Amino acid sequence: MCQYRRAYKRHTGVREAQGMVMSQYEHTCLIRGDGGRTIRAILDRICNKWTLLIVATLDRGALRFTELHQQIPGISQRMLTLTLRHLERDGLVARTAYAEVPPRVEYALTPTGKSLIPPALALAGWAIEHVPHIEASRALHQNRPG
Amino acid sequence: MCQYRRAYKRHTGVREAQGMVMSQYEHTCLIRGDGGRTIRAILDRICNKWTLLIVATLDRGALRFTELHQQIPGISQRMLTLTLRHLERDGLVARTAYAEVPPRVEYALTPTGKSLIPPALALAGWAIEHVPHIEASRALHQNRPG
DNA sequence: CCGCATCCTGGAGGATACTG
DNA sequence: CAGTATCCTCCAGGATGCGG
Repeated sequence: MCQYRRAYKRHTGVREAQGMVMSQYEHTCLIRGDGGRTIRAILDRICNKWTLLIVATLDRGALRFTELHQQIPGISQRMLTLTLRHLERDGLVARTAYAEVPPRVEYALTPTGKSLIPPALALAGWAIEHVPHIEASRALHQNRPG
Repeated sequence: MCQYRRAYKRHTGVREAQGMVMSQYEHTCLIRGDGGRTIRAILDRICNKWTLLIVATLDRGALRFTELHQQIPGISQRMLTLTLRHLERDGLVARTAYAEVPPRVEYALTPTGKSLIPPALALAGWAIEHVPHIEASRALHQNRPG
């Protein structure tokens, strides 16, 4: 984050010396930087149907495959497996297989995975505050299709 | 958010009177609540390819259609129009058409739209901090496909 | 300048059945 | 228990062309 802020300020060339707080204008560069590559990189990871749900569920502690399957209503085995594989590959979830009979596999968040929780909660908070208003607006616009 | 916190605490039945800070366990209920319907509602809105980019661009001030098109590299006219219509319907963006020749149309964020910026920045910050680590992990797992 | 209509493609994700 | 394999559907989103 800091590197990006510095890079941007170098680009614009001023203001650093004045000790100004970053303006909103500068802040949104975090989103718009690289033509959106940075924000897209994270959206690509979490914007599927299940990732955030799995991460939030694992935040309570390690869980086995079946426990996850039960605690996340509506997910198919296929998508649970797939999403867990992606999360594992990205280093957000650690998979531990115990050589037992019957087999036991536990999934747990890595520190990186845990670090995703706060921004996700920020988003969830925003949703809870504003989604009702959004759906009201949406309902209105259905009535006036022009 | 507060309603949901209260609702959850009512559900679990305790702790309110003890003045305890919400635990992480309780927090993630914001994400997992409704079997993920709440978080899904917002992901459905912002997790397309362009929404956040448009919102972040408009945060600097109202812009005309063509200006947006230029400032968001890679977006097609179709997707710009579509996404703007969605944002307008959801009450995140206000569209103002001036009856001039040639036509002039300006798009600006509504207060609701502006309120999306902070959580989006939280996410962007997370991305900038962790995406390098994620991509390193991803590269590793390519080498050991097992 | 601002956009809508149309056609087309890739990939996310569901359903179902099978396996070590 | 913890997956894999296969098939299928749906739609986001790109390309292109026309219209007020």
